Amino acid sequence: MPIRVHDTRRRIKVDFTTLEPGKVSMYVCGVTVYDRCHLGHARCYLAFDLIHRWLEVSGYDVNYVQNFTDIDDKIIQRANEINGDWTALVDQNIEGYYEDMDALNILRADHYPRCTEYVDDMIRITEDLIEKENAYVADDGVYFHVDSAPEKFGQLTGQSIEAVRSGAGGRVDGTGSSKRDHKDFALWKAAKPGEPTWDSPWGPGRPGWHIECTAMSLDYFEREFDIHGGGHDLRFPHHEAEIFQGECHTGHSPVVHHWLHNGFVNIDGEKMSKSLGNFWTIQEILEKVDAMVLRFALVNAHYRSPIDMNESLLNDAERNYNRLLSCYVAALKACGSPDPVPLPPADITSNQPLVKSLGLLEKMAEGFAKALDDDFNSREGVAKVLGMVREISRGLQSGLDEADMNAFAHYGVDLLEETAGRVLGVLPTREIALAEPEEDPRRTEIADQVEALLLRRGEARAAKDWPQADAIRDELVALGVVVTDTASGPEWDLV
RNA sequence: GCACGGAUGUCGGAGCGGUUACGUCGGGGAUUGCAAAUCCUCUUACCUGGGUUCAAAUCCCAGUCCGUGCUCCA
Repeated sequence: MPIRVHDTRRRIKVDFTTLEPGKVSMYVCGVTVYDRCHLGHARCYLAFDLIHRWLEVSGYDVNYVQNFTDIDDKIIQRANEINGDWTALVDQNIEGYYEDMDALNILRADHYPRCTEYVDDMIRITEDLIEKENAYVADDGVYFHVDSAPEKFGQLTGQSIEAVRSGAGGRVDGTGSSKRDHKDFALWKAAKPGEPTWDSPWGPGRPGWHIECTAMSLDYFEREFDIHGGGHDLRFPHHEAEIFQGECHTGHSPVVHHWLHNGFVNIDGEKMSKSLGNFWTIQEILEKVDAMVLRFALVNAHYRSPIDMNESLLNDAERNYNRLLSCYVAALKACGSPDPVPLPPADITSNQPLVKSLGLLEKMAEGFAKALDDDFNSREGVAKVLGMVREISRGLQSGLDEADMNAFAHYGVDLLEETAGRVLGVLPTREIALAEPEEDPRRTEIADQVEALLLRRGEARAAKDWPQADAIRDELVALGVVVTDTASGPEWDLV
């Protein structure tokens, strides 16, 4: 079955095709590195990480390019607020970007070009656009003339030129810009005092934002490529500007074969923004929430839907993630010998519990693949994984004989690693999953005391002296210890 | 105003022509002295009005309400 993707330009799901069989060229707009990444960035790069992973698992060799915008008004402004050293600011935030993305288990792209390394290309493309009469030189820079290719307008947002003219009419005056028409956008900005500049045929200045992505994507992929991704907000004007630039420059249409856009993150029903004060950086949120739980929460939504981040969503995610994790750990521990006996053939209609269970699991695995094939529906994928978790947990408790249990556990581990691990990226490594929790000094400190209390509680329980047993448990609670009675005796942990 | 997307059980949120989404909440049960954890199970919902169909939450038409974009933004 082919992979289906929702293409913003065509506004429908289409069969995913590639220019070259078995290979995918993918460009995703990266961050402007004037600050640390926020939750919205996490959502975006996680969405494309998932797409990246699923395409690879489906047998494609993905060439994934994601840029850093390392020169921009905000960077200059932020640098001026500190000490004016914009290169240091940029380097520091790029480092922070990798740190945040690594924490979220986001696989690295193949290439991370920086805009400032491509200024020559941007100048070359701008010259070409001037030559082709799609762009013109004005007092304060070079502009793309949108009316030179009106048929390309509104391809991602469906808006007509007339509508935008009337809608935005009042807002473009008084900017001091010398562009001919308010729809036109800057390809090159003439230098302003105190700003970093590059030399160009139009004097010193710096590139416009839109031309950066065109220059970098075309450098890697020449004249056309398979996937262009980014946040929903980039459709207009940024991505439409790229269509103008790329298609006029290459004379080729389309340059981008599939436009993919991820949905936004809202906080408690409101748009996340600095002015509303509900703005979370990844660093901040990871102080409160485990990175894997955050990843689980984000992956438990379709990449195109808006997501409302709130406490209950995170609580749900934490609960479900823990369920997945304890099932995985239980299955790992049940894997005795490394060479499991062969399992009976799966059959969902069988009366034999093991055979039927394998049938159910097989069906869920198929459903998982089907969900991901259908526009990377990771939410449906998570639902299938949770179904597997239930079935595997049940199987592990079903009293199979040792050989079957071992084989079933291996099967379960493989299944979870393939789906929750390799595709969704929400499973820790085996080593980490099985590692004993690090000895908390607090735990060691009170261990003897707790053991003594547990011994007394055990005696009380044996004597069926429940009030006494509960009183001792209350004492333990006061110490910050929670007790869980299991078949093999009580276990305790710090709250 | 224009454009794009939504409207599903207590709630969050899949599905998008016939089949259990999943989770949360609530009810019952197994296990447990009780609790926790785990497992089983029940409640069976699809904005309004028309239409197409043997069959519609799912397709078509009309309407209502909501979100987002049109300005730097993932």
